[in-house]
Amino acid sequence: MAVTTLKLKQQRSRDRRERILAAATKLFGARGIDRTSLTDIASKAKVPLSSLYDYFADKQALVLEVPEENFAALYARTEPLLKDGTDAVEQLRITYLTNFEYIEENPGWGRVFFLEIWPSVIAAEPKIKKSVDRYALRYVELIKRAVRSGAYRKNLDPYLAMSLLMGSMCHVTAVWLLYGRKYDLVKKGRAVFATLHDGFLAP
Amino acid sequence: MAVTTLKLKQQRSRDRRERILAAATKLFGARGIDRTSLTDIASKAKVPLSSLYDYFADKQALVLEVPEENFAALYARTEPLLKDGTDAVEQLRITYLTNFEYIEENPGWGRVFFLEIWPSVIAAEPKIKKSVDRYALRYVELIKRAVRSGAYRKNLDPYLAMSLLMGSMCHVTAVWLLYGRKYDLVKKGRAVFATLHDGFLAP
DNA sequence: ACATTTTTCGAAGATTATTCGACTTTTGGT
DNA sequence: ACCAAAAGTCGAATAATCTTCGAAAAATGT
Repeated sequence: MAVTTLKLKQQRSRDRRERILAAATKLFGARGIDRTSLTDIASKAKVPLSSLYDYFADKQALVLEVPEENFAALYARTEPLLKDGTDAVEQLRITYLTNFEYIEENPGWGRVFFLEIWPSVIAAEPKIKKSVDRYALRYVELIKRAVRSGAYRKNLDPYLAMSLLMGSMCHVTAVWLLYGRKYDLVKKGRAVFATLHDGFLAP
Repeated sequence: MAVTTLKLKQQRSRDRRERILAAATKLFGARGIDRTSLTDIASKAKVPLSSLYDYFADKQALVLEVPEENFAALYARTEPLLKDGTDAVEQLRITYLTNFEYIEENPGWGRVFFLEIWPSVIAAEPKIKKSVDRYALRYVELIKRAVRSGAYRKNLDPYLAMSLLMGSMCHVTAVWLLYGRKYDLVKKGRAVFATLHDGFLAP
């Protein structure tokens, strides 16, 4: 039956769903979304093709689940590193670099997210947009705090600053992936942050 | 016959090829690559579907032609604005902002290029990579000159600086497009450049 | 006028996504 | 333990694309 009528009340069916999602995540990361067919995913997950539709509305729905999971993992990793007392700039730095670390450890996700989902038309999908906006907002808040504290200049547009941080991360990651990830991404991330930070500072 | 055996010796056939490319460019820009089928392109260009394969090896080949043309147009527009004498920073600024202007005037291209091709796995295609690398190199050269002239700090990595410029352009453009291009993109571009520039400056 | 080259396009093939509904399994009440 | 309802499964058919093939048509050169 269609996904809309399924309720996943049985453990076994929840497991199958997980298996499918795991297979999809792995294959998308390895070969890209377009070159991964549902037949591939089904066979890796060891379920018949038509069963995919018992858990996901269509291929795109499957694609959209991937970031969701990873954002949760990224938050879980970042949170404990942010101590309450620290100043906004330091928190911004930690948040930013932790993301680079996460990408370095999960290049498959990096590929799917930074090369195939964001930025791309898929990013307009409400589901993705919500995840991304929520993440971007954390940066905006930290930047605002840094401005209020006097560390960053008064006329710095927090949304613009966020764009610079996210855009640079995306570009640097894309290049790193396209060139066979030969160098230390986190180190690159530190240099990016340092340069942007200089541009943000109060005169 | 297949595209590899065709020689396009007759004017009429060159015209048809142009018509197909124009139709594809327009449709890709309006709806995105994935949601544009070859059937759509053929019918807009008023040629039978199978004729597309007389001029292009496959759908991807058609996609890859779009940036080629536009880079040429962008160069043609930028070149006359760069006077020999001007300092590197000013040339960098002009090159950067002209690109924003071009995007603002050709949002269809902006969409295809910044949301669907670069950054994306397609960017690994030799044809695209060559165009992009060539463009990126112009920035790298100008940044190197700015460092040599003492305007930018000695320890600024020109490739990193280029990544910041390109990545920010990509992100800002993506947001502009996804939010219905309601504001002045060039103005945004100026703010981006100013902030990055501050981060590049010699102490 | 004829042979050769170039170009066109209908029809068939291949791949992949998606739907449908009959069948099987599990669940919960008696 | 049995049964009816709910939940879950999957083979087979359909649909939408992309892609190939080769015979027919048009243009070109002699």
